Amino acid sequence: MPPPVRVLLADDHPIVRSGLRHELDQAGDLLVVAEMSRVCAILDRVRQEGPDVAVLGVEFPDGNGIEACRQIKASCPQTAVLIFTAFDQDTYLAQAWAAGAAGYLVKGVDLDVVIEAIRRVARGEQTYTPEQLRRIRAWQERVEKPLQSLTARETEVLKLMADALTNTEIAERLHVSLKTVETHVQQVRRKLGLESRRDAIAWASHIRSLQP
Amino acid sequence: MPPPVRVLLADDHPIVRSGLRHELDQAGDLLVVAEMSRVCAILDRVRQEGPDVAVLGVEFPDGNGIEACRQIKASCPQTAVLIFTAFDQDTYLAQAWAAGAAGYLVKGVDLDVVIEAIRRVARGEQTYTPEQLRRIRAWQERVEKPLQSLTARETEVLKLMADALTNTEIAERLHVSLKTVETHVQQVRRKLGLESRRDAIAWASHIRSLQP
DNA sequence: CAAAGATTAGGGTAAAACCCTGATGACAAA
DNA sequence: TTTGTCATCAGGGTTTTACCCTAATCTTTG
Repeated sequence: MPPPVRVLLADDHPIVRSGLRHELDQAGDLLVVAEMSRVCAILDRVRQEGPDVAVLGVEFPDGNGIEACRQIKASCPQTAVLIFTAFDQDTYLAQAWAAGAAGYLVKGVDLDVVIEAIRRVARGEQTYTPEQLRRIRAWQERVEKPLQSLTARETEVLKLMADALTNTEIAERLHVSLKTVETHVQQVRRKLGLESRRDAIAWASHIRSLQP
Repeated sequence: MPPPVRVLLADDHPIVRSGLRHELDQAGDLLVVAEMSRVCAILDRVRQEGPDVAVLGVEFPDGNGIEACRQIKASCPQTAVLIFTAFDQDTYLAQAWAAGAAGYLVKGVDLDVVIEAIRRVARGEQTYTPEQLRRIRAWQERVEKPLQSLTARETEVLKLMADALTNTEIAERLHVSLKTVETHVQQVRRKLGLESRRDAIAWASHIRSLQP
């Protein structure tokens, strides 16, 4: 009998941890070696336990599981990370991929899919579906590239636009003239290929990477 | 030994159903009599099984658990409904209360709280915390009352404003003149006590009851 | 029928967004 | 050093949008 796959679980919902714990127990070849409800504890425990797989949620009260994934891959690359979340959003999916996660599972999937995904990432495989890979590529093309084409100042202005500030208010906030802000706004619209300020706001508002 | 509390579970995440099933099994006095992943099946099963308690999520792919609660209370009032959701939002909390739910639990709470809440609602008690009741009253005062003061047309216009349409576009959509729309917008702002169109949009956007 | 309120609309002003051009300064390649 | 590129800044002028007022219909209800 091969040694069991050592798994770390992190989710802010006790009921999800309970479900995962029971299902992993029942699988036989999977062993839960650590369990936590907050991101701040994840990195330390990964270093302590050196699990084969870390199953992480995304939105925690005290932080973000994808950021935790990035840290894990930086300091314990031998631990595979599987993102397991309720949020089926391209932003998170693409970010998880970029952070080195071996897979991204939505909580709506069946439990045998979760179990099998843990086994696969423990073997060093990835579990992204072709559809997910397509979505990641499309996101990079449609959002990340255009976003990188913006200058620091333009991104700053776009964030303030997304907060529904007028150009006048943005100008006050940044201590520059109204005309300057108008120029930045026009540049943002041009670079993103958007017709109106309104479209720019809509574009920005579903880009979670802009929020912080 | 008293007869067990008969419980129906509905949640779109298999992992949550699994966790609840195991925890209820372990409690001893709680019996899961039905389990489902979609709202459309809830009402039929409640009628069939006549459970003591229905534990419902809120956002399902095919509908809304709070709406299901309303239907249950209309046709099987003896079944207590406990909302169990990840969304800790005043809109949902107040809607659940209005729909006759006996309690509103956020998924972040400890499992013993969930178990005890099921026992309590089975005995006919409510599980709203004083803080939750305060939030419900504040919501009614701050949102529901002002919203009810709007006419049908004004609510319609507010929805379109929240979709970031300009007054001109709203006028086209409703086949009325720009001037008419401007009047409605002004009325909305007056009734809600808001300074600007922008504030009205912000007000509307976090009112989930306006979205559909 | 009379009063109240909902829906419609127009006139006029202020503000915001949007188009163009252009100056300055930093930095890197020729 | 010079020259080209680009980020940042800014103004002139136009169009669009929002906002203020008043007021005519139409519906509903006491």
